[in-house]
Amino acid sequence: MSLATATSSGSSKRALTKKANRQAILDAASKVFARDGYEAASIRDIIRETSLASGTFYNYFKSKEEIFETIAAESAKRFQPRLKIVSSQATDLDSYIRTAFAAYFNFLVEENDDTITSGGPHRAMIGVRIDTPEIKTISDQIRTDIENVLQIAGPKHLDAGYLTAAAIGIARQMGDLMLSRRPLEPAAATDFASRLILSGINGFSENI
Amino acid sequence: MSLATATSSGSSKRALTKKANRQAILDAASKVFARDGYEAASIRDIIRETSLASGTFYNYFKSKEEIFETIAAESAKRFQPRLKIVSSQATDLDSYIRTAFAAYFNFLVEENDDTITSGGPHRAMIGVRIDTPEIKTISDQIRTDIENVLQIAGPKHLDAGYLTAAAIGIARQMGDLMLSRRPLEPAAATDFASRLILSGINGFSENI
DNA sequence: ATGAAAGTTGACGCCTCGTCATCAATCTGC
DNA sequence: GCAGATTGATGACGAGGCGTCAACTTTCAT
Repeated sequence: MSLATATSSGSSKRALTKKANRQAILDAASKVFARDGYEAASIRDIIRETSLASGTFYNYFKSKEEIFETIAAESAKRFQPRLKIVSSQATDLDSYIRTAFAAYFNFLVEENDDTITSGGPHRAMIGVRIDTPEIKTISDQIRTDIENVLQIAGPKHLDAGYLTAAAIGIARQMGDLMLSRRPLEPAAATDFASRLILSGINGFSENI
Repeated sequence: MSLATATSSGSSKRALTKKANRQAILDAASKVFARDGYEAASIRDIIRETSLASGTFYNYFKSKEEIFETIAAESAKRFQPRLKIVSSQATDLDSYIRTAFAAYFNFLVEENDDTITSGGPHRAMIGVRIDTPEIKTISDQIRTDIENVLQIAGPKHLDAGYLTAAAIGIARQMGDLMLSRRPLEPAAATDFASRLILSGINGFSENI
């Protein structure tokens, strides 16, 4: 077996079990976080959902925070390619904003509908807000995209940092609201958010 | 002593100590939350910052979550009168949006500058997001204000729920960013957010 | 002054935390 | 296909947080 294979994934019995255990712990964690909320969930609760011993958890993750961030990072990683497509295909500001919001709201619906359907009473009053490298990457990606697209098509003296923050804030808050409404209408949310932001940006070019 | 006096606040020795103890616990909690973050803080950490015994905490609050919500609710209660003033003084959409954002960003700066100045390295990666009745009240207040002001001056078919969510999302996300920049410039943030939202709303009236 | 009421205290049983010595399974070289 | 080496699972352990409660102290009302 080559060194490269050994370090990357490996297909020996040992490596297989390792991968399976890691995944079992991740699955259990997703389940428990969804059921009990981040705050109430304990590492013991998570490990109890598997057939492993408590100590084994620490072979894979060093804390509840770390496993949560891992889950969040994986979610972000699933989103990233979509944003990449948006970024590469968009020809102007309008199409970028519109498809980016669409990507996000549709992603939200897809990622959450099973949790929502099967999920319990969602008793967690205190939510979480994480800053994984992946999320930072996405945020940076959006800002860079916005900067690029603004240079081509937008008004000059416009704080790209604030604009990115505004767009992300709109997406987050409107996303929560959209998920709480029935039926789920990502298209309507996309339309609203896009028009708001696009008209908003245009307002800056009129009187500098 | 009348029944009314006894039930409301009272100025007996006992009632005084009670009030002082409650406040001491609240102060200690604010300190510990600011120093260690919500997650890392324990009830014992809080009570250790006072001269009281651990059991006493539970005479006043039933959990870490409850005392945190109490603190958040008090903060919201400090903000509410400002919003009330904004709401009563605003004559049109423009002035409402502008002064509301100004109120929020200035409030943020005032509430956070001592914490930021004296506060430690802010190690909490996972933030909190609470939904106290007071915060719900403020949110509802904003939506109602927006609905009212839209009825007078705005385009008709506009989802006030989404618009409120967008405004709050912008305020939250831009607020975080503003607090991370030096110097603190609530005025610049206010200007940016107001122009964005106002132009954004105007966009809806142009082509329904 | 005295009994009742309110409030404080800290020890208690239970639980989770992260660690670590021990053990079992797998791999490697022959 | 065996033996020694390695990897990783296990669960008991000490430390410490949780919420409770009987005992105690302070204040109140008469």
